[in-house]
Amino acid sequence: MDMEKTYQPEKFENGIYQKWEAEGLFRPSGDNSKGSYSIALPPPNVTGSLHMGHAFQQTIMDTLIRYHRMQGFNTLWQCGTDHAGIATQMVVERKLAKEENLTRHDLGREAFIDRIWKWKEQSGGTITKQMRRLGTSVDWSRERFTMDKGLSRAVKEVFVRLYDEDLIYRGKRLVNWDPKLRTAISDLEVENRDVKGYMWYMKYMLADGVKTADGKDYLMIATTRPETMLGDTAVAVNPSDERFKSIVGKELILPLVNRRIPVIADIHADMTTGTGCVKITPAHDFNDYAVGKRNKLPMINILTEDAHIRDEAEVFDHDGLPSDCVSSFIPEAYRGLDRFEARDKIVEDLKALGLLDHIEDHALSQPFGDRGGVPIEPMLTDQWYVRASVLGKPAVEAVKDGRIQFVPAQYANMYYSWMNDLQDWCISRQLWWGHRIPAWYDENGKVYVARSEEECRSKYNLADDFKLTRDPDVLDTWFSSALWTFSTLGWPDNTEELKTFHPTSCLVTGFDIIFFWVARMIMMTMHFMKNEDGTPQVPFKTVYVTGLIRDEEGKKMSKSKGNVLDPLDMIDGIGIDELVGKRTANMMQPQMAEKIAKRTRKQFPEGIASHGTDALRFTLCALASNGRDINWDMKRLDGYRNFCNKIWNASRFVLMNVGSMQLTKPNKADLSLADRFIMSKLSKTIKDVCTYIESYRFDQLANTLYEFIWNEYCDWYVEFTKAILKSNTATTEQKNATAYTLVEVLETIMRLAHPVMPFLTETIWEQTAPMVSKTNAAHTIMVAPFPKESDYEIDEEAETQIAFIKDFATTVRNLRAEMKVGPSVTLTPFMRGASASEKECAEKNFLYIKNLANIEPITFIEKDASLPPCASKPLRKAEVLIPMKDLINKDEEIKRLKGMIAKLEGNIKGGEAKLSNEAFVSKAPAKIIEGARAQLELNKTQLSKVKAQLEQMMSL
RNA sequence: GGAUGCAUAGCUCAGUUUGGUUAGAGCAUCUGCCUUACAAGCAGAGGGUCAUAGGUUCGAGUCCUAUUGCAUCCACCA
Repeated sequence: MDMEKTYQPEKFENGIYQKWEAEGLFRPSGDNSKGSYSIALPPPNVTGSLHMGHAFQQTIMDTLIRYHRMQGFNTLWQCGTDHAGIATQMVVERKLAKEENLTRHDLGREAFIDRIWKWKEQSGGTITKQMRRLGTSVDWSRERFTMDKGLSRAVKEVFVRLYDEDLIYRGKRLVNWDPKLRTAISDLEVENRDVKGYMWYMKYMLADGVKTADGKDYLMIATTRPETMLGDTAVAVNPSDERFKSIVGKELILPLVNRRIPVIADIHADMTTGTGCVKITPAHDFNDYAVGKRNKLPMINILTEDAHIRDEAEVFDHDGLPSDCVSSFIPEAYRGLDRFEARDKIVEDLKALGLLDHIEDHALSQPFGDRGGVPIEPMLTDQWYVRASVLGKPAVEAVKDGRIQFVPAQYANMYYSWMNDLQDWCISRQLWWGHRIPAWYDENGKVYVARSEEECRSKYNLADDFKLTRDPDVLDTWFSSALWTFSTLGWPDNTEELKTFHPTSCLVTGFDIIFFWVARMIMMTMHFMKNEDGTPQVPFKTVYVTGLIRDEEGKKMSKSKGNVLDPLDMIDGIGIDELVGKRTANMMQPQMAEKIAKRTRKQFPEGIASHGTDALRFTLCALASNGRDINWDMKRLDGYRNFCNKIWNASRFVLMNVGSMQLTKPNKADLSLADRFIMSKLSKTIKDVCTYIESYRFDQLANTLYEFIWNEYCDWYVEFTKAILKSNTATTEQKNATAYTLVEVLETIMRLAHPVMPFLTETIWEQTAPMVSKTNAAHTIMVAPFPKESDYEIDEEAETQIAFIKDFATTVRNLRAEMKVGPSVTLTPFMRGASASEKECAEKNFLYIKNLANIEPITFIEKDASLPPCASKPLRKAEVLIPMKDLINKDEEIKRLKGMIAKLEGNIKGGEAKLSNEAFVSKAPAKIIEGARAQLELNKTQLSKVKAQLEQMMSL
């Protein structure tokens, strides 16, 4: 058996994955006897690359999938990618601008979409390659893309059905408009940023010689957006505001435009805020829009699609119909100006007219488009909407009654709070890349909705030559993602896959897309997927919500901060120059590059070492506690890479020592105490592992594996076996039993750890499984049965005895260290006052102790027997003593004993206080009192021994 | 303004649901060891008034109240 001296994952990880994939092992088994288990992978952006969040979530999903697959469930991990409308279109537009100096409009719609498809072909493989490197066992044969044929069919079907049920409608409304991308976006895609701005105070003169109650001939208006005044159609005051009661219904002259606008009374105006007078611009502000509706005000749109001032305003009545009820005039000076240029010019002109009273600094949170990164503009446009409030009701119920469970549970609150106040969802986007809306218009603008133009004509009885024009807009990306769990399984056909794998078992995703995706998936799925009894079917039974992975300082990882860690770099390693290159390439703000380079070189002077996939996955699991954000810690990764190395070397030990033996299944009688001990511990570990996976405690799972493998198997059991395998007294059968157990437990550990660490475990399993006849037809651990608690016997007696042996060895080592005696010096220990069972155990298992502590046989003496000066330490109710000879420093020993006495006395004092407390003795449960008494007694016994020891030492 | 989460060793975090003997892990630190699986290792050690103040209880890191600090989400911002 030839194994490298250190763990070198790069030598085997790739080959193993290729083998698994080639042999079709990721596909469902088709055996439904134990039920099915399925996960739909949240589809990553098709042209994206794998980041830490993906690695984290996919590790968790893969752990769940591999676990259930080994448990014998018919397991499907459905994968695919998302067309990511805005994101992808932007990438290609940027590329086009950079490389060919062209805009999408230069190319035209068809040619541009063609370019995106080409880009998808070219770069779409990046993330799927990276996923393979991570070991994700998705069923690649079922890979889907949100724009492929089947999914497009599902999208059209859903759209048409919802329209026919009046759950989708089209209407002119105020929407969040991104002037850079020139599209509407949903509320969710708006992020509010705190910015420093100004409050401008300006005077609107009263018309017809009217004066306010305090004799002024103007109203003072405060605004943060002076340029919108061009579209003002009223000024509002609060109906109960005494200051302005007399002028309600009177008119003002809108400055610069010289249009007359009314003073209206509306509760929107807050007497305590600003000046008490609010300008009302229904076409450019959400509150004003509502005020306009209430007061039947006209709406004046002054902006173009890219937020420049129009040459002539668009005027609509309060129902949004084109109207000429007020003038559409815009002063020439502002026409064609960008909205911020217009602002400056308007302020300047107002000032010149003496209408600008003053300016104040003002902190405000301003809405920005999360993709385009420019301030969004409320705009009056025609858009398509989903009546989310209707679809939302059953979706709330499903979580309330537990059909869908959030893990951790508190995310359900976040879900409710949003769901209970659902606004209609704007689903149309003025983009080119996406699912085109299946709606057609005739020349009068009448709308027809159908799956195709052909169906449209037959559905609405339209002649073949009746002119129809298709809606140019596409659907929000999240519209197609919302159908993901069922559209990928073949819906609208009632396929076998749907029957077998839907609802899916679990969704693993980040909290940041609960609203974008999770909530909408629940709404859509429950509307379209029904159980046999007609009740709505949920998309998944559990939502496991992960936190965000942040950098070591707790900052979000982002390209612009230059603190992004690529999971692949941690797997394969990367040189410092290459890392700096990656972090500083294509910066939006090139001036940051130098700073980032400097910081990166400081943090990673030698670049990043390779750690292997398994170490990365194990680290991700270990850090995955309870949905909290994770501050990434390179040190943890190093530690778990060392853990992989530990497993590797333990395996090396096993194979070197027993690899050439012909092992046979041992008789129970030939098993050693250590064998029985490790199998008992293993049984308990298996139970814990299952519990933790099923309760989504991947951190506990990792800790349990780490603790058992390193502390029990390697530190103790392997050491015990050395004593037996090298022993002259053990029989061949006994040696076989221990050798067999050594291999069998290792083989089981591999299966136990496989869901988290697929590659290392496969490698070692392939070599160990045949030795204990555990191999299978496919020769892979992937489909080996997951260990069961009942595979091994609990043996409390063995555990108790081993615990004593460990204690004894530890005590001796402790004394050895305190006496500063090197491990090569053989010690001659005494044990004073041992119980009969302790004596028997120590004598019977002396071989183990000798091997662990390097000692001569133990001399047992009576409780009160005296000895020449010794270093000593209490062990339970007895004590272990080692003759000092010249090995020990008397003063040091006295100091140590005094320390022990102080500690014991403290414990005794506490214990006595507790037990003399009447209330405690009368009210605490018997078990607790019992425990306290026993502890007190033990402390007293030990104290007396240590005191005697001190006395002897002092008398020297 | 509304809501949630967090605060435990030098660092990163478990433990709090269900209160119970001396509060754990990894990394870092200190001491001694290259002991034929592993120096990416072995053996041993030090390090915590569990954010603060009250309360409930025989007993509080754990339950309750308040305060402080940090973070996040939602809403609003003339």
